[in-house]
Amino acid sequence: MSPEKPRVRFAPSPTGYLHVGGARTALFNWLFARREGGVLLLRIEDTDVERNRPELVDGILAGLQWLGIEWDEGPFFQSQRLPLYKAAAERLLGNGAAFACYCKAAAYTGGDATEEQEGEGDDEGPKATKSVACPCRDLSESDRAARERDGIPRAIRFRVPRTGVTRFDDAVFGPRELQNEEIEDFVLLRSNGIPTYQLSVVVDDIDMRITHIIRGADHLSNTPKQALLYQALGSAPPIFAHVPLILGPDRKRLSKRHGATSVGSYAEEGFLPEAFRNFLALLGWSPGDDTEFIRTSEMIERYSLAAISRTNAVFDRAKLEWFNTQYLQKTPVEYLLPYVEEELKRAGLWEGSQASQDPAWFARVVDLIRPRTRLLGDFTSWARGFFADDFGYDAEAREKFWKDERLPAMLEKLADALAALPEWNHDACDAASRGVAAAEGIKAGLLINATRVAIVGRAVAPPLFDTMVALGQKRVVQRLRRAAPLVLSPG
RNA sequence: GGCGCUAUGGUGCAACGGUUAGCACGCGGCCCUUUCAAGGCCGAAAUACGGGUUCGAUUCCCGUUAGCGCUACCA
Repeated sequence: MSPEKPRVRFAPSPTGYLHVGGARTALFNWLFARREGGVLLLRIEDTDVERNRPELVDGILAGLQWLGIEWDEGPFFQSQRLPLYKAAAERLLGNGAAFACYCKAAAYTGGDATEEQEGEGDDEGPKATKSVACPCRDLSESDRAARERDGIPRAIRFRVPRTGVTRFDDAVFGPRELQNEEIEDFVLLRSNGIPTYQLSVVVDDIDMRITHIIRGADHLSNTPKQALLYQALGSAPPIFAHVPLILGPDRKRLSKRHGATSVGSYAEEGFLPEAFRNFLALLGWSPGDDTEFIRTSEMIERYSLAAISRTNAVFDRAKLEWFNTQYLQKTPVEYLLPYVEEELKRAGLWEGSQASQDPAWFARVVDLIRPRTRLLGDFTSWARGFFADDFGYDAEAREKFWKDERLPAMLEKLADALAALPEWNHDACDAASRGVAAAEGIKAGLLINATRVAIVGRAVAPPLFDTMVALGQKRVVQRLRRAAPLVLSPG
């Protein structure tokens, strides 16, 4: 008689990509499962034939994997479990908890979805105050038989009690209750035989022995319906835990309008999964103190539903980037290498490169560059010169550091001096460069800054002499000679 | 419209009846400095409003306001 292990689930619909809100819900479920030694299962809620896009499932799974969220069971597909829901609906029909509805779908819902907002002045006419009762609720047996005989499509609706209140407990929001008269006789099984969310979610959560439902707070208002269903189906409800929503900067629910919302796009943009996960975990949850950086193991250790906040959180891109910057700098280089390698491959800079042939050099260079990176893409954008010879010269950098007319000659002289160096190291490069500047009577800074642009094409780069060492003598000399005649030329 | 939820600096979180209301991002300044970052230091910046309860409210209760959610044969 061991107490049952907690069982939780993440249940996305394949109507879009894995978005940040879903990702956070998945993360919270995962943290909870790991914390409690429970099981996380994945369920694809694809009962909406219209919007369902099966090809998106792989992307959702990939997004979870990228985040390091692994599930223990599934994925299960609701579209493959239709008979189960249908049977449940019939059962409820049989014991009177539900009734057959022959209304035309559109007619009952009060027309189409046009919801004009225009008209100034006072607000429109009255809408129903309480839930509308479906006329089919109390159809006589003979009327029902008649409609059945006429072949009128039949949906199955739940018979919501007219009086009383429905209660449930929420681990985040506390005890909730709602007057039953506020709840409409919601549809369980559509006339096409496909279940609605309310039915399938409850049937599955019962069947899969889910103990804790951790999901977005947008489901809070519908939970009473589900509580009613648990009751009608003869099952004890699980523990609910609704997590606040993630909003855009305008405090509207996060959506495509706000730019990138799929986790895949953040991966492509060059965010590290650890950074993203750290950021996400702290949106709506906190370990209780001022902890900002939190290792996953510690997250799991300190996770609790009670610590989830009740207020919607605004997704702050700047803070996400800050997290990424921090991880890019503080994480061991070895961890970064595969990501940078991937980045170089995508940019076509990997094959046959020094980076691919000399792992030690690759690690050193990545370590040299990373203090200035914010996204993985920085390794191939401004740091391109470290991995390829075909880089351009940044316009702003030229404008700022290539305007002195003595520079072309200076760079040539520096190339000569560097080429003659018997030893190639930081101090030698330093001495040679300053020597040239002194000999020519210009400030070292002038030459140093111009040289940086000449050998990597950017003003943003690691300290010059470290850069020279990394690039190697031959390359530096070549690049100086190549750049010298370009210094004063336009564009 | 109805019902519900929420309310600490611009943002994310702390403080769960008694603190000079704390931390972080962002922002401004200074330092460091061959660029740009990073880093260090300093600074501006909040308890939505109004009533209660209490010796004492950010914290508990009520109202207002605002935001969000639900109100589909979407999930």
